[in-house]
Amino acid sequence: MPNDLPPRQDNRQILIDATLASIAQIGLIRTSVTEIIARAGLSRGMIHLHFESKESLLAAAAEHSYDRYYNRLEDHLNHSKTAPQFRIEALVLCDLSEDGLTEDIARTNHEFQSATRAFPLLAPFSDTRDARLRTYFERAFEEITRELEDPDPALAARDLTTGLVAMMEGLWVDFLLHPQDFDRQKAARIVFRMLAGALPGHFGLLGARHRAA
Amino acid sequence: MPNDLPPRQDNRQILIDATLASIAQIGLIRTSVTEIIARAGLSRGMIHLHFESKESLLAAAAEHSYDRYYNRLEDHLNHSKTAPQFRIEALVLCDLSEDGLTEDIARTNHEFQSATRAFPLLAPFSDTRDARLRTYFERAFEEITRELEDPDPALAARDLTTGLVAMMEGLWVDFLLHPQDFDRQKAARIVFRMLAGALPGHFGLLGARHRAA
DNA sequence: GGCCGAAATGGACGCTTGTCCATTTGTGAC
DNA sequence: GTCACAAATGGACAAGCGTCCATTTCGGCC
Repeated sequence: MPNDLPPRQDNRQILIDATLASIAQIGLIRTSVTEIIARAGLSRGMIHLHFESKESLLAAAAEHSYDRYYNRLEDHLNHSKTAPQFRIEALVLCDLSEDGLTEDIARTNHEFQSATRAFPLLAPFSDTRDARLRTYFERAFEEITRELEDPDPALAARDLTTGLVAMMEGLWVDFLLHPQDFDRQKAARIVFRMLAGALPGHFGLLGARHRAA
Repeated sequence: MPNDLPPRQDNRQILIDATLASIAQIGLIRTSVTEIIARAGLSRGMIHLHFESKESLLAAAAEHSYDRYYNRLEDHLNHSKTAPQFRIEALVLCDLSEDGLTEDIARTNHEFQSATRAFPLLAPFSDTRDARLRTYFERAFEEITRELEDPDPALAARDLTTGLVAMMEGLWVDFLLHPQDFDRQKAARIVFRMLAGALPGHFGLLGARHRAA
């Protein structure tokens, strides 16, 4: 009856968005099928029309979240300068930006991490900072450590990657638990303080440095 | 009272232990009252004899977990040397030790963080690395930065605390998501690498240093 | 041995859960 | 206009949920 056409595949995305909103606001435990379809404004049967089960809807929501994270990240990466320290800087700043880190994003990310045990289908998308992100960092760090007189540049690059990824993960948790106290600038300064300590030729307190030696 | 009495308080603890075991193994979402009493080997009514509700049992389990973390931590702290860098070292090593960081502990910690939204009673015990731990670190860092020619020693101490706590939190998540790949020694080395970069006079790659500079 | 009150039991309650399916609605082809 | 089929609906279902409470068990005291 309404002549504004109800597009077919759109309802799939509406369900995914409603699921993410519900998880962010009331948590995965309270996110029932009833809750999701109420938020989506659709009928109960829609979920099993577009998805095999509730779990597969959750997996699609996690995948959407995962893809959005990396799309944003790789977009920042492609617009950064090519020198390794600037690529690292771009990834860090994107990860802490107002677009990249919101309460909803931090919360859904954390919930999906927990839920992997109960919902195995989520596994491929529950670890936001997986090998894909680690590889970006590790390659960039290797380019830097190879030039230095480091006895084992590959090891140094791996350690720096693990430490940096852990710190970023921890800052997300910090933001999640104390969103009102969180300061993005301060968080970035803390990360660069650590990088400046490890690679003083390439990083300062404010971010990446042009080679100054 | 005889010390062998069929102890009122014992079944309370049995319920708490069963709850923690269930959360660690199958996740909070699948941890139902039926599941808990089956693991405890008790009857349904026991939960409401010892606790107001399921949520208050969860809160008691979170509190137990929280207390155990700090008991261990403060025990390590009391047995460490008093110089600030050694107190920091003791806290870090305890946090990453085989006793302090197990899969069960990491998982329950993570689940309680998520569950705060759905179960407000958990809030006081869901943030393991809260102001209490931060204060230990911040005081120690301040003792160090005050002696240095740092323009703002208090700020430096706060930044170092936030960065260190975030990194430890992130390492726990790393351990949780990839327990088979996790190496405690490597994790400690990564933390000390960062501390050595920031405070080279007090830390080396292997841990705290006696004042050498 | 008999009694009392606390400890413990487990069946039953009303609700909500995820899933299913018999219908209805809407669109494009002919 | 009519047909065919996909999209969408929402009521019904059994299973499982957290909670409650009438009943039974049991140790300590007279």
